[in-house]
Amino acid sequence: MSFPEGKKAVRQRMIVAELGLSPAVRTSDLARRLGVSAETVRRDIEELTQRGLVSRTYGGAAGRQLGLQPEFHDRDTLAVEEREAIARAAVKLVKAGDVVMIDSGSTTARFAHVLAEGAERITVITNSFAVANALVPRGSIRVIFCPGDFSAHERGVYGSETCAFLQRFNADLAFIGASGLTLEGPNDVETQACWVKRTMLGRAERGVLLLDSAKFNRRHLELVCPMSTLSDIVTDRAPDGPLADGIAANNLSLHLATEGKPLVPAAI
Amino acid sequence: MSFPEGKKAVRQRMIVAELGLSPAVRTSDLARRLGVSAETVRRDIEELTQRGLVSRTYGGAAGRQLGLQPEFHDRDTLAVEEREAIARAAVKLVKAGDVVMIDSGSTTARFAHVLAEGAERITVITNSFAVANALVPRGSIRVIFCPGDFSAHERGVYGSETCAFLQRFNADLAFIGASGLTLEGPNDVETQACWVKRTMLGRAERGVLLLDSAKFNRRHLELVCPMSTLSDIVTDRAPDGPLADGIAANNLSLHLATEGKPLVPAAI
DNA sequence: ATACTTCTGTGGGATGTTCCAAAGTTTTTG
DNA sequence: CAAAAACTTTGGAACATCCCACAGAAGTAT
Repeated sequence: MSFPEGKKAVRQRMIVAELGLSPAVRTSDLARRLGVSAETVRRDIEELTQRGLVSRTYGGAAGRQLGLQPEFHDRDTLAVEEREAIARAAVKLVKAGDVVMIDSGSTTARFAHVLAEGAERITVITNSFAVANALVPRGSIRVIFCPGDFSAHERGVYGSETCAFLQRFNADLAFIGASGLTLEGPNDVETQACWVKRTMLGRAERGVLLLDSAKFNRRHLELVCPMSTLSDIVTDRAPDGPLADGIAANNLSLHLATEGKPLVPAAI
Repeated sequence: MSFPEGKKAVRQRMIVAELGLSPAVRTSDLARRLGVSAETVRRDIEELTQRGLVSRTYGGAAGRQLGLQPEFHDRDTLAVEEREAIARAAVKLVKAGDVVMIDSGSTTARFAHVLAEGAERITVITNSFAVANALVPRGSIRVIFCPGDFSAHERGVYGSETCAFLQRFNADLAFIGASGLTLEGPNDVETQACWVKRTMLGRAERGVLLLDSAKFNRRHLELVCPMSTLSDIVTDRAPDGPLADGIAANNLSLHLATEGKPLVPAAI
């Protein structure tokens, strides 16, 4: 819907899905089952390997460790460093016993992964498979998963079921991602995803935006919420110009990943 | 250190250790690095595969997927062929436009994967990550995911949220798996999982049990439901003795994977 | 409609893997 | 010590996979 999906994308998704069931697949098997030539499958596997989704083997492909693999539609796999740093900074906002809502997205998934290592006795409410999977290791974390229409796009659930479910809960913190951040506020490409973000922000005491600096001043389809709805922003580099002013004007705490301390403390 | 460990054991331990680092290894590489012939490595891999520690591939071995129970997985890996056949037979029960509920489990996940290839305009309601992921590829399938407490163990959601959600829907078919099948009915080891199965069966016109013949006459912690609650069983080999009588007595349709046709058609 | 890009199937030579059986090696056992 | 058992190597035939370049197909833009 949001963008056209060619036959290639479907095929590659099937390959990844297959690897979710068995630890390794064979090129010849895939070729037969997908109705394409072995050479095409080989090219697909090669491409998926480049993106880090699978690992090429002689005769086929093997799956990567679950939770560590990037999302299917990961645009910028290059920002891993930044995201890791952002995640580590964001975890400091969570204290024992908190109830946190976590949105879907590459950055928030990374955040969840870091959270799994350090947090104690927290409850996480999420709509993202990647987030839930990342939190698996720890027994002291309770994960409540939302209902909804499953979307291949972000490997999570969306829609009115999701929002209605979220409405029933109260959280201390909501961690959301975004495709861009302008003076008006965070924005995203997907309408369904925006609604989930809005709902989470509405049910949490503090709304925390996680995004890397490459997304500053990027404008996308839909505005998630006005800047004033947020309470914190965690990023890797301080914005400048009007964006910085906008953040300051709305009394948002700005947390920099490199420092780990807010540059602009929450006012009052 | 001074343990009487044969060279073979050390070698095999090394292979498993190596797979902890990279998702797949190559027979020829291992042979060179371990200073033995390729044939020996092949035998080692074969043996480790039998024990369920690794998974043999063409040209080497791949590591096992994390998140699946080791004890369970052992038996299941041997039944890959059977499960594939069962899945293909079970898909024939679904017609265009159907609403189906799918339980979590290895067999049902495989079923979902096959379903993704063939089915048109169907709606799937599930509580399993593996099932949802397997269905991703096709755009003409709507996947509704249940809410609930996320369980790392089965990679799915369970609990009262899950069951309450399921109660709201009506389905044409419910596909469930089980750990065992006795004269009384299907049974399973996990109480939470049993409740989900029961709820699904209660909301569907037809209840279909998917399980391989190795699970015949195996008794586990909890009975899911009496035999009479089911309407179909899909398996790879016809049961015999009292179990066969019990199935016939309750007028269940028995579908055999090898044939693809029911041996005992639904009576009346 | 044409030109362009991207994707996919085909063929053949090179290379790699599997399987099998027999012979050689090491370890265990009586 | 010698026989037996377990393990490993070797060699060759059969078979799969890989890679490459090229041509046909599908889709997109001009």
